[in-house]
Amino acid sequence: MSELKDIGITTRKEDDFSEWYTQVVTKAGLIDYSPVKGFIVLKPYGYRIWEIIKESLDKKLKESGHQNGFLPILIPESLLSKEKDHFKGFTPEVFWVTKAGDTILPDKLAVRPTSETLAYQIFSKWIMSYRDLPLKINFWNSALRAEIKSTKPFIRNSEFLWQEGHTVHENQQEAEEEVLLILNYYHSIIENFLAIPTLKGIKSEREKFVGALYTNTLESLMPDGKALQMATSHNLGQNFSKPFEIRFLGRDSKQYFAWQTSWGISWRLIGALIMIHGDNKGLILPPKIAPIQVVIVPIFKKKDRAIVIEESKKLFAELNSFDLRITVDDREEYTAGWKFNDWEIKGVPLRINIGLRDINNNNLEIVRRDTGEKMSIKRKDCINSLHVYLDQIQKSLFEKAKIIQNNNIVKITNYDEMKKLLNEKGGFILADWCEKEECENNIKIETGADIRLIPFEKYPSDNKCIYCNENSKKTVIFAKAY
RNA sequence: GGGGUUGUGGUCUAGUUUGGUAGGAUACCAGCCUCGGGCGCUGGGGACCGUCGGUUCAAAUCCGGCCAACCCCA
Repeated sequence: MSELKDIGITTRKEDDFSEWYTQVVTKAGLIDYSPVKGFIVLKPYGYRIWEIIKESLDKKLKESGHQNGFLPILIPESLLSKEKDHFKGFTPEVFWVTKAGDTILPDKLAVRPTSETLAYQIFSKWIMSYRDLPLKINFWNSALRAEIKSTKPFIRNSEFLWQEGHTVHENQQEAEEEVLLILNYYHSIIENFLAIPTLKGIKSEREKFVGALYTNTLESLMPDGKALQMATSHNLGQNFSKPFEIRFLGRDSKQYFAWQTSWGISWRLIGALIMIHGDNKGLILPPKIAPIQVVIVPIFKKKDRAIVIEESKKLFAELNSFDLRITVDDREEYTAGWKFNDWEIKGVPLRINIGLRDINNNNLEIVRRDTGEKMSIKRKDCINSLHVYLDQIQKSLFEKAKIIQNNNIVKITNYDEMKKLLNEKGGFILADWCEKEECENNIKIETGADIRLIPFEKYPSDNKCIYCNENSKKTVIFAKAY
């Protein structure tokens, strides 16, 4: 097998994780590189994964009264700088448009790093009274943040696809409910569709979204021991409504500043998907997110070609009437063996092998991508078996990932031990923290790890800050992060 | 932010030390074939050697700038 060097994945996940990731992303046909640093091209197969994520979230958002809109990509500097913390946080990575043709623009324009400021300037015009609230709008777009140094497809790019939701409410409680509702949507999609276990919590002051009151987050652990932020949902309080003057006439005929939220997920989720589930043969996609859930591969000698292709197409037509994403690989130019490998790199969860042998016996061979298991089934049981196996794969991918994540959440009470663990294998480190930013900063400097989240789940506290030994009531999760 | 590696048909690469205009594999196209794990055979097409400049009679090769990708560390 090792002489098949430059066709398949040539590095093992456990030997060189970074190199493995790069190979899977390109060889599975998800992306290509663009000529501009930090920008990637999403190929149809990769884009389809994003579409499926998008469709599943979009449905939930619409069901709960959110509407989609579209905002332009350019934001005047004066607007971007209106909320001071926000501006300071984003300005180092903003792309600026300074010319229109040969004309130098008198006021430079920011290419959106995120749309709060633009959206809220507009919202202030739309909102007059409590009758205009709540306003719940979502934007499926891209955001641009200059990544000068290190980039990684899906994980760190200068432009990324995402959605940003922005809501405006009458009171704080409604904003709080919104932020949690969305966090739960994200949680459900990530665990039930992407089959990635993820932890819910809140960000520390240091790590929260600049300009927010607080930031809720979902964090997952990658196989190399680093954390990846999967989603964020911010309660903005009145921090933006004041500078942007989003005021409304209340039910008591008095003027109030509105309460706001913003939230987003990005194509980073695709990066997580690859890292968590992939193996040394390539991608493994959970059925619910797979652009192709089942591939039919006809196997034939030339003289039998017509029969086998015809049977394959008949099978395809039958199965296609069910709610399945399915395709038949009738390409003549490749051998069956070649196709097996091809679909394995692409991570298609189930493959049906059909040859003359199977046709004569009224059988089909089903192969699971995640385990490699081959099963012979009766042709008439096909649709049932497919559903059963797809279900099993979806569950088993999640369970496997869950066990790994749980094994790597480690309670630590000794700082040296923490440093050692972070250095050797990483992981989620449960430790107590006194809530002083100084300790948080020092830990970051000395270990490279920061507080990924203050988990909603309560863990037993040992009442002493891991760094300064002073009183603590909070157990938080530290990790190195992407 | 600091350091390192790399760039040659679509892909992987030889050639660079010691300058003389590029060779292979794979992929592609045509035709055969016994297509159940990246088959085999015959023939064919495809290269501004990342880019810009310098040195030279002559540059993939030497020198410099730039662009891009990858890796490690903060």
